[in-house]
Amino acid sequence: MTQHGTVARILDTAEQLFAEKGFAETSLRSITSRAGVNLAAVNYHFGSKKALIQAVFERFLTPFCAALDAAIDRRLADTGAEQLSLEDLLALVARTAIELNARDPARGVVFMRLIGLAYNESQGHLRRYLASRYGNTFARLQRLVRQAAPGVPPAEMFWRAHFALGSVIFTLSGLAPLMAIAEADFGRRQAFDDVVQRLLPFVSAGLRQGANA
Amino acid sequence: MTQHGTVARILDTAEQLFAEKGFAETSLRSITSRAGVNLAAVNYHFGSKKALIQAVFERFLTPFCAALDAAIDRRLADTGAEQLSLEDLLALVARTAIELNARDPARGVVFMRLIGLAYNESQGHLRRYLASRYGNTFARLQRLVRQAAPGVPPAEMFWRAHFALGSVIFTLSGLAPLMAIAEADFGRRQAFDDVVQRLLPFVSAGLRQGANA
DNA sequence: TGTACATCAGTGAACGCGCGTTCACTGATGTAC
DNA sequence: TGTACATCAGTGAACGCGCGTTCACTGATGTAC
Repeated sequence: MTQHGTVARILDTAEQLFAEKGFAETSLRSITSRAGVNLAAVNYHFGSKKALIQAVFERFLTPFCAALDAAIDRRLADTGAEQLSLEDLLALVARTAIELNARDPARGVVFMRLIGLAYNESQGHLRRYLASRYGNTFARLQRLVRQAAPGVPPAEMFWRAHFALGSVIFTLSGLAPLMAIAEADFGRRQAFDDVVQRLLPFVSAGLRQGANA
Repeated sequence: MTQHGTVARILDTAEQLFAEKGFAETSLRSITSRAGVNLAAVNYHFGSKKALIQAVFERFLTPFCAALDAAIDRRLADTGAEQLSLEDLLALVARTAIELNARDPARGVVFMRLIGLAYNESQGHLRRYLASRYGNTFARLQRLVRQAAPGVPPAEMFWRAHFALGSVIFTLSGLAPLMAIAEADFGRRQAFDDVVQRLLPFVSAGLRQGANA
């Protein structure tokens, strides 16, 4: 939420509101009024609401994918191997997301919610756009995950990866209410890191059952 | 999709369209025109769009929860024990959903998608309504799951249960596109049962890691 | 240095549209006497 | 058996509203000569 130009203020506010209420339920008027910006500025700068949604994703994902690719390259060079362990991979993804948004630690969670919404989007415009724009990085990650669990057949791994994705997206995208329930039930406030520390073993246990690596 | 009265036709169509496009993106006009019913009939029979949404959930969940409670009672009586294994519980839930909709096997998946949407709903009206209406059955299930994994502390189990729920809801709620991708990548059409057969071990592995039962 | 013009970020008001909801009404069926 | 009335499912048309988008316009800054 740095306080620069109109474009950045629109993107900041849109990211926040889209994550809170979804794309269809967030009006351009609510974005521009909260951002302190003229209604017509969205169409002036972005062309349409759909293009604004894409721009929100692009602003996050372009640096993220670049940083992730670089981090994977570095790690591969460091170890001198051609593949990485499952833990390494998960840790690289998590660390990249955290380091890239060091000034705003909650942004990663906000973005997970956006990705969850994109997945559930009815028409699939956004899914197709993201697949064409960031498919390469995603395919590379998928290949490395497959290599990291050589005992598991590719088709099986495909499904397990989506099961895992489901856990992560579902949990992080609805984190606020879940934390509230947990606090009410167990009397102790959970830190974000606690949840991640529980989530990662859950996911790896599921991913690697039956694998020999 | 039985062809009885106006009320049932509205509910059938609404269930289908809500699952396809979400609540906000589905207009009453699209429901009533596809159902071959007058626009005003929705407000006449249900009072409002929000009440229609609740009615869709109620028509599915009321019989489901009753059947599930009965199935659990029966199973507890059969075994003479006070608790059930994790496999037993998951199987009871799955079998109840399948048996209750034997005439329309896809309905369980449709409904999983609706539950996924309800979870992601921004305002939380629907979540609160479902919690108050079906909270008892859900709490009982939660208690039994906790007893089925005695080595895992309650707070830990709370989180794992939601991770598992995430896998299931995310996968089943976006099943159609996932199956299409899987077919394109691996050249083989997956049956619904295949996916469930992969999903259950994934979930149990994550749920019971570290448990001594 | 001064003038004319082009570019560009931003604005205010209006546009048409699809939405959920409302309302006066119809026509069929049931009930009282 | 016949008549008056009540109930109820369903209808057609309109209501006001909030939406995304458009458009003519402003005012500041840069550029050419």
